Amino acid sequence: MTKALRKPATNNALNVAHEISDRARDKREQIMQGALRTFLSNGYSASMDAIAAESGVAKQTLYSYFGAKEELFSALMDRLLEHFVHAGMTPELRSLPTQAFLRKLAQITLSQMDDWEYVSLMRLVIGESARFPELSELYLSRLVSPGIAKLAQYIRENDELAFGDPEAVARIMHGSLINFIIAQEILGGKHTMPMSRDRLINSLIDVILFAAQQSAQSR
Amino acid sequence: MTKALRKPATNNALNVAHEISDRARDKREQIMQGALRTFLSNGYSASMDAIAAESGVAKQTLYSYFGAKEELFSALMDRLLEHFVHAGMTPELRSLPTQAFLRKLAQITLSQMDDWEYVSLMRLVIGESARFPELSELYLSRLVSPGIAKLAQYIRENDELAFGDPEAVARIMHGSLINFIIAQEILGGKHTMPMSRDRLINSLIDVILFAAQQSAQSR
DNA sequence: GTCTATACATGGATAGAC
DNA sequence: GTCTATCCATGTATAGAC
Repeated sequence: MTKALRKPATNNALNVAHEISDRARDKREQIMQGALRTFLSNGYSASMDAIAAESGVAKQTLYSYFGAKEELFSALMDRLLEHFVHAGMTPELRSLPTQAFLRKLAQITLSQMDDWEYVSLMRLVIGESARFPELSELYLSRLVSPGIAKLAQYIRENDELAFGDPEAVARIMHGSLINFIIAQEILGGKHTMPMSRDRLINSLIDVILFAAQQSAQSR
Repeated sequence: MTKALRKPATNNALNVAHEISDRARDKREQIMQGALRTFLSNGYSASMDAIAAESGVAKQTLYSYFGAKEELFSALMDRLLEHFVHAGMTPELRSLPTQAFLRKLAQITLSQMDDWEYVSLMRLVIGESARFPELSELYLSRLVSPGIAKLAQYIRENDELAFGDPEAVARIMHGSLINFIIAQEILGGKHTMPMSRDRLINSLIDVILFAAQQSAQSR
């Protein structure tokens, strides 16, 4: 009914094709959202029945849009990874004083990762890394590696951060943040070994800036 | 035959019971080793058939020793976690100069983690953290938390490492090492974004020691 | 106590009506 | 294109012979 209102009059072949295409996109989207929730909740072992139920379509419909479970999964992961590729360092961020920049960057990084979808994605990527090594590779090359590279470049170009091995320092910073999320959010450390984000960030910045000062001094 | 040689003469009830108990222990051990390999390779989704085959026993035998799959899994994980509880800081280690101590500690930590069983365990713990939160909790409380606590204590008691928040600094150090293993060994970063352990360790020690000097100076 | 054979449920994937 | 009903393999768990 509402459909007739949106698209009245002409019923030529082209319009029909277009309408079908629109519908197909909607259904496809509907499936992907349901499948995403199901996979992120239950891992790759989520059943196609469960996905169909969560998506609100029949199981056969899944197979008409995606040939097999693995294809659906891959398509989803591709899209999800793409979604989390962040804007990176905006010019305004880079123009901040060093300390403010590092704090802001750490906060942004933690905020992005402290999210149900992101945390579930990490669990899935790590948990299925034996079965889907390509997924791990994609995760590293799309999300981890660029983040480290940008941070390393920032360190390299910043005179206040005169480290001998910017790449390694970037890994240390990034790694301590990622592991904080893994421990606190994925493994439940927020309950069994709680620590506020700010405490971690403060110490991380202290350590990096102090080290940078000393490093500059000792040259 | 050899059994008769080891345990000759008397065949009273007690001896028989003992012999049975010995055998049972052996079978149990045999099952656990096969199950361990299978679970670590294939995750919790490993089938009982596969475990029976790998263990070299019939499926029913699994069920006579462990009531159900989940019990077998739990028993295994308990034992494996216990196995990896390391000696910790030996007195001779603590007597080293600060820099040598930190380097040695980092090397030991990475060496312990860079091991097929340990890596597989981490993947399993993280991957199944939604299904088995108790396993995550056990992992944190037995392996992670004590390691961080000991390192924090060392920092606190060492005059050369005058940090304001030893606990947070310990997390940063520990976290960057753990995440290095996750990225390089679990996610395949050793191929796609290679970096030697020594580079990471060197930079980590540089950063910590430089920061400590500066921190002491600025008091 | 251990094996073979089997029961029962669930998984992925497909056939056929509409 | 979408649904219902079904196929077939595999999974956990158990029964019964030895």
